[in-house]
Amino acid sequence: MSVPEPRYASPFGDWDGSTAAARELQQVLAAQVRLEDDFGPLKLIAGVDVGFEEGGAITRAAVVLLDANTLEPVAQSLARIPTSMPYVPGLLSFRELPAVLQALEALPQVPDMIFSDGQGIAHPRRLGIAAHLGVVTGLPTIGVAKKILTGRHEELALNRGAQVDLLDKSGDVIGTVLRSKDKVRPLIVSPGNRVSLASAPRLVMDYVTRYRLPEPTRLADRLASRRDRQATDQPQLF
DNA sequence: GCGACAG
DNA sequence: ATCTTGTCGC
Repeated sequence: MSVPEPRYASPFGDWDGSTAAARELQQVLAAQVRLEDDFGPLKLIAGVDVGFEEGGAITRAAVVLLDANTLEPVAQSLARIPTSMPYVPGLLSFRELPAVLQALEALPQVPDMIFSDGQGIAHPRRLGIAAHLGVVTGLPTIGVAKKILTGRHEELALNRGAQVDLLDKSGDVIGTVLRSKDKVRPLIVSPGNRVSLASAPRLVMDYVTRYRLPEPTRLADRLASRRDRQATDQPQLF
């Protein structure tokens, strides 16, 4: 029997556990983010999200693999591990990535692109969870958040597809505020890795159907949330 | 010093 | 994120 080979690198290197070191590591990793489109035809895409159980003691990561053309789920996996860090704004990836990577490892295939709940580069140090995930996996990633962490923007039209740039204090574009449906609260979309600022919102709209969230994130959200009691611990194939 | 603050 | 039922509006 062969030993299962880890598909992805360790997310924190030799991090000592301090929040100060976490912020320094973010700056190092942010320098490795690539914002040029660098992906082939998308056949398999993935959505990831994280939820909590036992009052927060258990971190529960969900990953759903879908056929990029039919948007039908192809496989899914769930990882439950003890929560190791509290929620600290700006340090979300240190709390959630270990479980996310474990769930990704359990998948039967490697996705061509990952859509993650949370920010990509629209982050104080340009390393939201989607960007961090992109750097450690080497895969193309996009952050799809429901709220702004940092940045400002102009008013946004109410129609589906309306979008405006999200700017940091210096005026640099760090993401897109995107209305995925008429009159719903906009999504905050930003590249994680190997995707450009302009392409990210287009790719998200490619996978939006009748809901506010694009299918990859929506399905992962449903699986990670505690309302899904059918969730199995073993990876599922469809 | 004060306000903001993904999930 | 999570605790939680019904209800208002498109």
